[in-house]
Order: sequence, then C-alpha cells, then structure tokens
Amino acid sequence: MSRRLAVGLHATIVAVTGDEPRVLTVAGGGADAGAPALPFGPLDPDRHRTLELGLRAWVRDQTGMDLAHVEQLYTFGDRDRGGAADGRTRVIAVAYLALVRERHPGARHSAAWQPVYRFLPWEDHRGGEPALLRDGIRPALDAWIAEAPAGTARRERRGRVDITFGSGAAGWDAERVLDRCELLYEAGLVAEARRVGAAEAGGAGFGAPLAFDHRRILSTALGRLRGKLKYRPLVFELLPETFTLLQLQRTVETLAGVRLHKQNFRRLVERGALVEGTGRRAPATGGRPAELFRFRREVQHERPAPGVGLPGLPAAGSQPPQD
Amino acid sequence: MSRRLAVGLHATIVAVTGDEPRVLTVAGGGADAGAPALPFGPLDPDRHRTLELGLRAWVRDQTGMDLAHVEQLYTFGDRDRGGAADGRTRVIAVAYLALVRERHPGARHSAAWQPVYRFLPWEDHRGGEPALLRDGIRPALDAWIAEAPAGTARRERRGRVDITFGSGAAGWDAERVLDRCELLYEAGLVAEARRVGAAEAGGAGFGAPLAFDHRRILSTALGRLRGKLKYRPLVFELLPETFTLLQLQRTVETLAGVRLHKQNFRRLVERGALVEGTGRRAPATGGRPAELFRFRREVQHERPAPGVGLPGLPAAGSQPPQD
DNA sequence: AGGGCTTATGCTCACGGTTAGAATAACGTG
DNA sequence: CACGTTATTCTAACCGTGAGCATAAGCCCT
Repeated sequence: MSRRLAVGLHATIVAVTGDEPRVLTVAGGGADAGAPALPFGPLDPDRHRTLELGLRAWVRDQTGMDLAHVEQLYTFGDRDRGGAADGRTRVIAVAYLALVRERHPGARHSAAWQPVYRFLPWEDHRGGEPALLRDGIRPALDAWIAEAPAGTARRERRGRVDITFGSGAAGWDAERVLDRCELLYEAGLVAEARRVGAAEAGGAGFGAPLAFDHRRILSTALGRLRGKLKYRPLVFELLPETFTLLQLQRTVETLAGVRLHKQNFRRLVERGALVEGTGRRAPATGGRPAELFRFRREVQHERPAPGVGLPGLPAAGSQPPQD
Repeated sequence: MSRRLAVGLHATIVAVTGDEPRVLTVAGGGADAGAPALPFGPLDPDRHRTLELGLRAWVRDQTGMDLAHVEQLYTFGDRDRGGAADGRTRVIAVAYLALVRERHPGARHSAAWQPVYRFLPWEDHRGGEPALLRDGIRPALDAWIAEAPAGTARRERRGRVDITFGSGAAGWDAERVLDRCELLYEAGLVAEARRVGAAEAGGAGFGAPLAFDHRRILSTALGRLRGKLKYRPLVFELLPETFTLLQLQRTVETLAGVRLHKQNFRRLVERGALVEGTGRRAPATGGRPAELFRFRREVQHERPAPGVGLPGLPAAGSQPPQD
C-alpha cells in the first residue's frame, strides 16, 4: 500500500517584547493533544506559486499577520516525525523562520505568544548559567554518560556533551541550539523523548512540552537567528522605527541569550554605521535620557555583511585590509 | 483539477581532483534536453525512512557510490522550477550536498564528473579576477543597470551588483555564490534565463548550461561549502588519508576560489591542531620534500568550531580570552 | 540648591590574532 | 657545487576586541 505525500509549511514566528523572545503557538492537534504547536499549513500545489508565498498566505489567513522577514530553515522528513492525521500520509515539513515587529496578538484561532525560553530554558544565559542547567540538566547528562559502557562509547558521549554544552575547556557556544536539542532528545531528557528510562524516572523532561518535532524546528530557528544576527541586520525587523542603543542591545541579548559589554556593543554598532541618531531623546527612565536611533537601511547596499557583532566572533563585517 | 505532489531528492556530489572541484552530472532529461543535470531521485514514502537515507539509497543504486559527508542544503518549490515529467505533478526539490573522497567514475548510467567552474566560471578567482568577469559579465551587468529607469530603481540595481560582485568599496565575498547566480538569472545572463532580450542579443549566456534550476542548486552547494570550510573540517572528506600541507591548501583554494597566503595558512592549520605529522615525507616534486600529515579527528571533540581559516574572517575557532 | 542615584556616552590600554614578507632549510639538477 | 624549487621558521606592523575608567545628564530626595 503506497502512502500519499504531503508537504507542510511550518512557521516559527518570532517577536521580542519586554526583554523576552516570543514565539507564536497554536493549540496542538495530533497525538500529543495537550501540547502547543508551531502553526503550520499544507502546501496547496495549485494555489501557491512558491513555498514562501504559500506560507505567507495561510499565516495571513489564520492570524491576520503580515510577515516581514521570512527565511527557510530546514526540511524535516523522518517517517516518525509525526504531523500526519492518518497513518496513510507521509508529511514532509518545510520549516520557516519569520520575524514580526509588533506583537500582533493574532486574535482569531488559538494563537498565543509564548516565551521561547519556556521551551528551551537551558538556552538563556543572560543571568549566568541557568540553575536548571547546573542542577538539573548537567547531572542528568552525566548520568547518561555513565550509562554507556566504559570505553569509546562513553568517551564519545562525554565529548559530545562537552562540545555542545560547553562543559570542558570550550565555552558556551550560543549557536549550537539544535545540537543541544538533539542531544537532550537522545538522552531522553525532553518532554517528547520516546525513551522510557529517564522520562519515567525523572518526570516529564526539561522544557515545556511542544507537539510533534516542533522543538527541533524551534531550536533550528533560534540557532539560525543567533548565527545570522552577526552578519545580517535582522534585529531591526524586531524593533520599532526608532529605539535607543540599550533597547537594541537588549533585543540582541535576548535572542543571543548572553549579556554583552555595553560600551563595546555601542562602538561596534556605531562604527559599523548600522544606525544613525535622530537628535530626539527617549523619555528618561531614571537616568540620563538616551538618544533615539534609526536603522540605516543603506548599509545593506554598502557593506557585504553588516551585523551587530557578538562575543567570541569578531563582527563579520570586519574587512581585511583592502589592498 | 488538483495536482499531485512529489518530492525529489537532489544530490550535488562534489570531489576535488587535480586542483579542480568537480561535480557529478547525468544526462539531463526534461525540457532542456541537451543540458546535463544534477542526479536526483524521487522520495519513496514507503521505503525511505528519512530523506537522507533515501538520497543515499538511490545514489548507491545509480552510481555505486557511498557518500561520506551528506548535508541538506535547501528546498526548492517554485511552481515554474521545472523537474516534472508531466504538467500534473508539482515537484518539490530537497537539495543535498555530498562530499566524496575518491573520484569514483560512476561507471553505470550517464554519470560524469564535470568541473564546477564550467557552470560558474565567474566564481574562480584563483588567478585573479577572471577575464570573463571583467570583460564579459561586468559590462553586461552595467548594461543591465543602465536599462533601469534612472533614480531609485537604477541605484537599487547598482547597489546589488556592488555588493554581490564586489564592485564598489567592498571586496569579493566568496560565499555569495547564490546571490550572484540569482542576479545573473534576473539580468538574463545565464543559459537558462527565460528573459528574451539579453539571451537573444548576447547569445546563450555565461556558464555551461545546466538543466532545470540546477545551477541554483549548485550555487547553493558551493556557497555553503565555502562558508562551512571556515568552521568545519570538511576539506578532509575530500583528501586522501595523508596529504601534504600544500595539498590541503590547494584543495581549500580550489573550493574557495581564492589564493591563500602559504605561511599563514600553515600557521592556522597547525595552531588549530587540525592535523598531525606522520614523520613520513611525500615524494619530492622538484623542491624540498614535504611532510605528510593526517587529519586529527579528535579536534571535533575538542574545539567548538574547527575550520581551516579563510581570509577576511578570523578562524572561527578563535576563542575570546577565557577569563 | 545640592548630594546621591541611575543611565548614557566618550576614551584609553593591553592583548592576541592577522597580514605580509624576510630568512633559512632541504631536496633535485645541470 | 651553484641554482631553482618547495618547505618551514620567524618577525614586525597593524587592527579589532575585551575591559574598565571617567565624564555627562537626567531624576529624586532632603
């Protein structure tokens, strides 16, 4: 009996409000009835001329939202990834990342904004290493390492944990979101993990539940976003027309999950000519009032890789001496 | 009348032989009967548990090749991208990049290795800016710019050309392969471009013809490969077990399309502990014989982002001072 | 009005990595 | 044995980044 094929267009719609990155979720259907899901809709081969147009169309239908920045992330097609109503259809998921400015509360349907770090609590290092990571996840990972037969297999596990969670000499690599997610899946430490042992013993796993393989998609989105901040002026899609440099910094920190040095951040942004002052000042919030800045859209036509610059990697726009 | 959906798995299989990157092509079917195509096969929802396994399966079937490194690139789904035998089926293409070591000549089918730069001749800057670019493409792009109505539209085009082809203050960005490809499509300067004007006037366009939208896929592959070299030890998938540092450098240059400073390349590779000497020396080729090196597979478990380091961007593994 | 708090903004210094070459070593050949 | 060729080592200038000090400009309180 040959299965049918369907293509689902999945949207990870991200906004930043109140120092917190948020993602739009809907009430999850499917097996995991209770868990929220990322919104998605099927590709209609007749009506949708391109995949991205298809995505935009049904996001508008379902939420009334017009997406600003949209980019494809990855295509998931494992047979057991879920997402099919019946057992007869194989659903391929093409996942997208979308950024929206205003926190448009959707209105219709069951759509709701949820803090991203509810689903990936180990990713927020703005206040240092989260307690959950130190007291919950690392010990659980150590146990998972110890479970493996001593020798190569165990060393293998230890190596992976060190690299992805930055336990060893290496520091925390903010972009390895997906690697961490996959590792936690494998170790049976997230809600959806099918592995019985840890789930039964330690409870439901870390991170709020998400339907199907949507935690993987969300992880891909966050990782991509963090990486791309460095060499693309994506942040500005999430900010209002004018903003203070601190607002800008907080938004970046929020997504990167890391605190940044204020003066240096400032220097990078200004030297990169990413913004221009508007002369106006923001309403004071207790200290000296800050100047309001505006994104200089022209940079995109001036420099090859304008980004905001995160620690660990030099701003990608830094030019080698132009001989 | 509702169309059927099909998913095609497309492989960009790359090897490096004789200082030249090569890609495996097959005789192209479809509309553009003469042009070679990238090999691809349909996803079988019943037999293929994952997309990648599907790809590996039919590549083995068709060419007897076992792929080492395989990674997903992008999913193309425009309605007019071609690839369907009849008009009733909408074919979504999931494109993959695969690296193989030995230049296994395929044997069966019409598979053949072709130099990558035959299809993207403007991408090879190892001998300085190629003549084709200076004398053919840039003038044609200037004409395309001049075609636009003066004002914003024209400035827009000029900006895009400057950024993607590095005409202005910015230098050549080796990774923007896809941007350049898209721009040439739009300007009607590649073989498959449907735009009548330039194609009729200037002949068949630049670059050897490729079927369907496969030039786009190849461009995506080369761009990704160039980008990833910097933070992943991918080159070693393409090299024999042992190699000299010059061989390594040539392979990187070949893919990056750029010449590198020998002494510095050396220093980066050695300081990054990517390789270890084997004591043995290579057969002399006219000068002092070089030592043979071997890839240190352990690095992958030691440092978060081991790559070979290309100019313009610091080696991605460079750590900020660990407090 | 002035001290004290808070946030914004400007500036400096040291460190480490990168660029670009010079200089030296080791091999074959005429 | 000089010479061309390739390998390998080493150095000096330069630049971006990380980190912190110092000053400016608002508010609130007494």
